[in-house]
Amino acid sequence: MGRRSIHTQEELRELIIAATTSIIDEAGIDGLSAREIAKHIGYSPGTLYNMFENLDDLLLIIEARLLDDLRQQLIEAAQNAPAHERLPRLAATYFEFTQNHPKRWSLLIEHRIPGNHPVPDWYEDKISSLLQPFEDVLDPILDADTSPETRRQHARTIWAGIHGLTSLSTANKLATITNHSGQVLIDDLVMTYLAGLQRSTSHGVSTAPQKEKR
Amino acid sequence: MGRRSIHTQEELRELIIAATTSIIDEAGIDGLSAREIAKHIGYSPGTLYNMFENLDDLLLIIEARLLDDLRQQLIEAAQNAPAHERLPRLAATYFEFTQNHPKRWSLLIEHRIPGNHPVPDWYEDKISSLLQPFEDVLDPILDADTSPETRRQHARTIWAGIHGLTSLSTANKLATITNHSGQVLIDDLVMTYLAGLQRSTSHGVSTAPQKEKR
DNA sequence: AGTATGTATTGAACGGCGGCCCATGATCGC
DNA sequence: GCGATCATGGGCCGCCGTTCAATACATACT
Repeated sequence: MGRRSIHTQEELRELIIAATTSIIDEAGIDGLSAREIAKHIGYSPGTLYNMFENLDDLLLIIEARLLDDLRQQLIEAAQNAPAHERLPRLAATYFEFTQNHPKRWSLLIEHRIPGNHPVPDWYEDKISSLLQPFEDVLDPILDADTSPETRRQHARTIWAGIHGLTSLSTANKLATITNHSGQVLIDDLVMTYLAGLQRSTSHGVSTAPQKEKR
Repeated sequence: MGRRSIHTQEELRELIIAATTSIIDEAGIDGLSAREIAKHIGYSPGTLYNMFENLDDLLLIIEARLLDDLRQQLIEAAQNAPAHERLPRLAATYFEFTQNHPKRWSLLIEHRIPGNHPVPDWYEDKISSLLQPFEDVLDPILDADTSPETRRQHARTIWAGIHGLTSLSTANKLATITNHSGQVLIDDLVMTYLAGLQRSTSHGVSTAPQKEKR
């Protein structure tokens, strides 16, 4: 066949991305193949290679969208929560998000580009921009004289901690953590870490008297 | 060919396990195949299937050994540290261990048994026995009236948090975390969480005055 | 030493998968 | 009609896990 003009290039691109996403969500990456995608959209395998370099290219784009979605939800969650509940909400949102798209989330974590070529720059940017909401929310909690590096460090720590809980319940082989118990642990982690932060900022460099936050 | 009697069954088994381990450590699971293992040990592919059900079976055994090793190192680390430093040492040991065997560690996390059959019981036991050292070390830190469930919960939380940091630096695609900075973050996580625990145990159910640990 | 018996090992073969390419032909805008 | 463009889909090549009849060896027995 030749040109169909049923879909524009742009529509076709989106069609491919949507089909791939749904295959992954259902069957995981092991259920994915060029032929399978083609079957889903009613085109032939060759078509994929008119729109994307190769499958890894396509996967990267899907991962990027997932990261964008997550970031968006984090930002919204933080905005819609009262100040003193922002960090817990952020954590819960992160956890829920990964629970809602477990297969795609696993892809994001586990997908490696063959020949250990580095990931594109824009991808790394998206990763590290996940950190921003945590920094923003952590900011008003910390003492004013906390150094920027220390702020970032705390943000990373808590981000990584949350990430650990999510990945333990997503990776079904270590799943001693269920969806419900995950929420509890997330809360434990965040609240206790926060308590620790407030304790050390009151005991540390600053000699100011302890400020109770409530 | 027929029987060689160069290696006993047991030796052959170990040979296979060793070869597989080294292939994974070098090339990751993508570099692994029955033929590749056979080449390494100078036997034919068929031989593998005299000793193991299939490749997944073999992989599970390798994962089990990794878990055993880690558990052993955790226990030793805890024993050789002064009481008030046990938790940080535990965390650092966990982190170092995964850094020392990144590919094999990733295998452990990412390997799924096809047809989503469940993992054998002994495997789950090994996973959850990783929690034990953390519980043991956390125990003397917590208030005496902390319930057993709460203890386990805290142990899980901190375990998962540490796990998150390790997996962020092992999964090279999110690697905003280097080996060095990982150590720093691990310390941050553990120390702050601990501080938080002590704060809440002093402020919570118990009305005992704050106990400074130094 | 020779034969028989059982077994450990073989490795070719099966059936299937996969990514990716490209000569061909269909369909478009003009 | 005519060239440009887009989609095709069969085919190339390579990989994989796994099997099993055949075989070469070790052992036991005569």
